[in-house]
Amino acid sequence: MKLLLIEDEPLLLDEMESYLAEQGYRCEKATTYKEGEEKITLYEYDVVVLDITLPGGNGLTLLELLKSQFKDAGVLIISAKDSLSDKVAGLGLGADDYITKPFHLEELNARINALMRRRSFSGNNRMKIDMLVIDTAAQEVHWKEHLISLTKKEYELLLYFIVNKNRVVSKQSIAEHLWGDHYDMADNYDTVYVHTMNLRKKIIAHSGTDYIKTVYGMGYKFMAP
Amino acid sequence: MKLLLIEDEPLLLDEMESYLAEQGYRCEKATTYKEGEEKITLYEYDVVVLDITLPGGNGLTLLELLKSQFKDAGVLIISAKDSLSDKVAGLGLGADDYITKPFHLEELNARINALMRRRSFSGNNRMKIDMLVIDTAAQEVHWKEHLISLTKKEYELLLYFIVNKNRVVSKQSIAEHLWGDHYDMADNYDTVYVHTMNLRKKIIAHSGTDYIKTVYGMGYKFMAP
DNA sequence: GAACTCCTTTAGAATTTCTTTAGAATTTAG
DNA sequence: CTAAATTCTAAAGAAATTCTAAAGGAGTTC
Repeated sequence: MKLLLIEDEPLLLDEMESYLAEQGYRCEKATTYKEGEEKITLYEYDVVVLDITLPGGNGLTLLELLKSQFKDAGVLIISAKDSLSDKVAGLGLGADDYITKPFHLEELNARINALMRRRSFSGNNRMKIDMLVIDTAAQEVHWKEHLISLTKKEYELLLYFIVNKNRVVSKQSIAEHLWGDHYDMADNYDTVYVHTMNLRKKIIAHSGTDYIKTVYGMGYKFMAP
Repeated sequence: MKLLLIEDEPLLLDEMESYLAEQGYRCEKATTYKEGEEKITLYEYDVVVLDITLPGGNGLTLLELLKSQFKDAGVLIISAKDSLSDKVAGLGLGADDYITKPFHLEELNARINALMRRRSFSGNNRMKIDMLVIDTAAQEVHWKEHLISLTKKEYELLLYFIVNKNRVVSKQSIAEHLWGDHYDMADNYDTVYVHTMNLRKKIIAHSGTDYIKTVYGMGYKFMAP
């Protein structure tokens, strides 16, 4: 469960992150319009928590950008008490819920929970890539009629590959997405290699196809037709 | 089949309506106390879904009003998780069932179905999954002709599994659903494990089938054909 | 083709998650 | 109020996953 928090007050941002981390959410942070734009464009999140007043641009523009990219992250808007019009505009632009400042972290958490739950029920929990079918409700992966049983890390990894299909994914970004920002790059990337290889071998074993291509020196690429 | 949904959050209201419409229910909506009062007085419904916290008045007063008019609509109360006293009061005033926010639309649907069934056939309210028959009126579970006697927690757990059949259910969501938000995640999930295992063993003992599959690192999944 | 970096493979250690059991605490029923 | 049933806690052992480390293979650069 991955969140993106876009909020310019660093104190509030840190509080949100640490509280939500306790609740089991992995959070990434952005403090400016530009940074938010980057992360939204490059990565996938389950829920984006979006403050409307941001340095460098309006949060609503960011929301439009997100929707124009057909990302299906849930969006929770943070708005000031007085700017009702922003809220209305936000919901009009496809935000799923809003919360007004100041708020309790418990409420933020509750709303994110609700959003997660609502989203997982909203029908579109199947992805099909070639013969591979990923059922995100059952958390199962099939190749044709064959079940490919994956561990949690392998499953997350596959989802990340598929979201970035036909794009080169670096070891570093894999590490960041599966283990969070705090993954120590200096340590080693052996773990990434190992998990990638295990996933690769499982898929090959069931499908006879190697969807994952090694891009020497760059990372990996999930090949989709 | 005609429903009246009284709920002040427009987003939730719309979601409920569209989901229930898909399930074949005709819904009317009210977002304030006043609007609810009007519709209740003027028209007849099979089931009224009633949020307790409403702008302009208390939902419980609305429930009293309904009963004083000898309308025989079934009433399903929506209450916040923390206001247990509201729930109790509501049932005392003649509500038929309650559901706590936030909830799955599927669960809402299941409860409305149960209510409908109870009202029209008075006693024929059964869910059948494979050979398992759950009688929601008697709160009994049978496998073929065999009675599986469950404790309250086990019964609630089984219902939660069945509502989410073929979906992975995390320990966290089980905990939240059976004990509410105040369940301390940091503590331990042993209780969830234990109850799940007890339920599992009882079902296996009577049916010889293990419907509950552990999805390592993710949770459990109730397997239904 | 030598030296280097990067990737693959393997196997076992460390860790996490799950199962099982049993008894304590609490709730419910008589 | 007592007895019985249920629910919770704790802890030990089992199972599965994840990480680590190391050795060999493959690709790149000079």
